[in-house]
Amino acid sequence: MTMHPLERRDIPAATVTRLPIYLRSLQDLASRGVTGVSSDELAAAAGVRSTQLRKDLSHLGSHGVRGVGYDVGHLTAQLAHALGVTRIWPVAIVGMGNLGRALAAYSGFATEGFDVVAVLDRDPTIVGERVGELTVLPMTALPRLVEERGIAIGVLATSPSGAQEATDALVAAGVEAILTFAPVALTVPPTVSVRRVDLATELHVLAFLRQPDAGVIPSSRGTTRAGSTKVGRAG
Amino acid sequence: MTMHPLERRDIPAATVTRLPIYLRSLQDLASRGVTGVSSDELAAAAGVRSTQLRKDLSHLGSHGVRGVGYDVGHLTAQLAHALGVTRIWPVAIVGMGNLGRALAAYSGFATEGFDVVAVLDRDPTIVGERVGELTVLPMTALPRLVEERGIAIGVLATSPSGAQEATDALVAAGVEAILTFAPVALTVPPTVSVRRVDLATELHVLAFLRQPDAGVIPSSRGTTRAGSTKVGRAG
DNA sequence: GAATGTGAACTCCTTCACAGCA
DNA sequence: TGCTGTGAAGGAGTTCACATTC
Repeated sequence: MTMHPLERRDIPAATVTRLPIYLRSLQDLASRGVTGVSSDELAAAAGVRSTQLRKDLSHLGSHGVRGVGYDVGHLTAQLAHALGVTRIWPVAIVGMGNLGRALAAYSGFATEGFDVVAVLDRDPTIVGERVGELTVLPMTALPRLVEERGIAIGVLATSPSGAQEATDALVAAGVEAILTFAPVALTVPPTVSVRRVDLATELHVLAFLRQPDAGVIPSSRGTTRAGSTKVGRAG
Repeated sequence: MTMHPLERRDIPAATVTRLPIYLRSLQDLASRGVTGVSSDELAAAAGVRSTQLRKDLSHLGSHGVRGVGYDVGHLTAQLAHALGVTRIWPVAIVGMGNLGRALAAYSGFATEGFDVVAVLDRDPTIVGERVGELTVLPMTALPRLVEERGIAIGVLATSPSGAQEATDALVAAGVEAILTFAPVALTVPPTVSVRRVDLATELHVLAFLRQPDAGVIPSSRGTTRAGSTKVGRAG
């Protein structure tokens, strides 16, 4: 899965993953009537250091005023433009189990510039069911959806065993960006972008951090390493 | 949210986030009757390069046989031990909206060594409702749950505006590991670990990658950078 | 004076190249 | 010979220090 390359036009991958957070923080500020903000303030809201924020923004060009700070409206527009959220992106969700239904109902997508325009499942007993305002479609509907609705992003909420099949269907239909929740490696052509959200892995990492004594691993060589004991946190 | 420190006992943070994937791949192999595996094969199954896999495993000690490969059973045990999944971790989910309910029903947690033993919500009209085999509890039940059920991990599926309040309640009750789906920065004591899953951010990144021309950012200086055009993919 | 923008140092991670062993 | 384990090299990302500009 590897946090593979992801760069475009000189914006580092790590920066790209933070831009949405800045954008959201700015929108939040704007909704509270704030019109100007310093890198210190915005960084605090986003949960990063101000030098990180400034370095990130520097990849988009210079949009602040020295001695003053950033104009909330202007910076918002710049970030939205950089991320390509000046338009609404139609999204299809494949797999209408518990997770798929929750995602279909998740209001967060709508407010962030994404519109779930279709939900699909390969199971004929589920096809035709109502999910919110949508009707579950069969997988055969994909090519047409891509063509007519301009779907460019597919969300995969299938079982692990069905993930590759669903991926192949998405790719065959012309979808080139996939967000998957299935904890398996997907094989895709190099032109297709995949991002994976792995819930169990996140819990595993937390469990690892909470382990009091995980430290001592029985090594065939009998070595025991002490190790730094920093513990993760998030601002 | 910064991929903040996370190391313990000399296992790099980046490695820790991959160990669960290896573990799952191994379990999958075992279920198919495979007893031995090479780093090439396991790496392919996990979607990483074999040198990466071997370097990662080297942090746990030497458990392979040169010229042969790894014993699936033995390596599985080592990984499970390193990650601390030799026990079942009780988990509480806070926030019983769509997402919270889906997570409560998500079978993935159970198969990975986690057990959702309680679901909570601050809304009195939801408290008492049935969610699967559980009854929604009020937030006041938290301290007791931590004490009696040994809950060490909390999952936050609240609205963004309710996230900090829920976090404070979890922390006050003694929970020191939080997985949050709310797209806001959380303030926690340094002893508390937080991991965030941000669905909208993942879509934003995909949208960014799919943008044909995002490149040209109107800069006040009029500079335009060409930029490398590598595109992310995941194996 | 105050806060941005950025080269340089530093730290962390990945990949390479190959030594070491069955 | 085949595959693991690892030092060294190479990249990427973060932090520092400070020049720059309003």
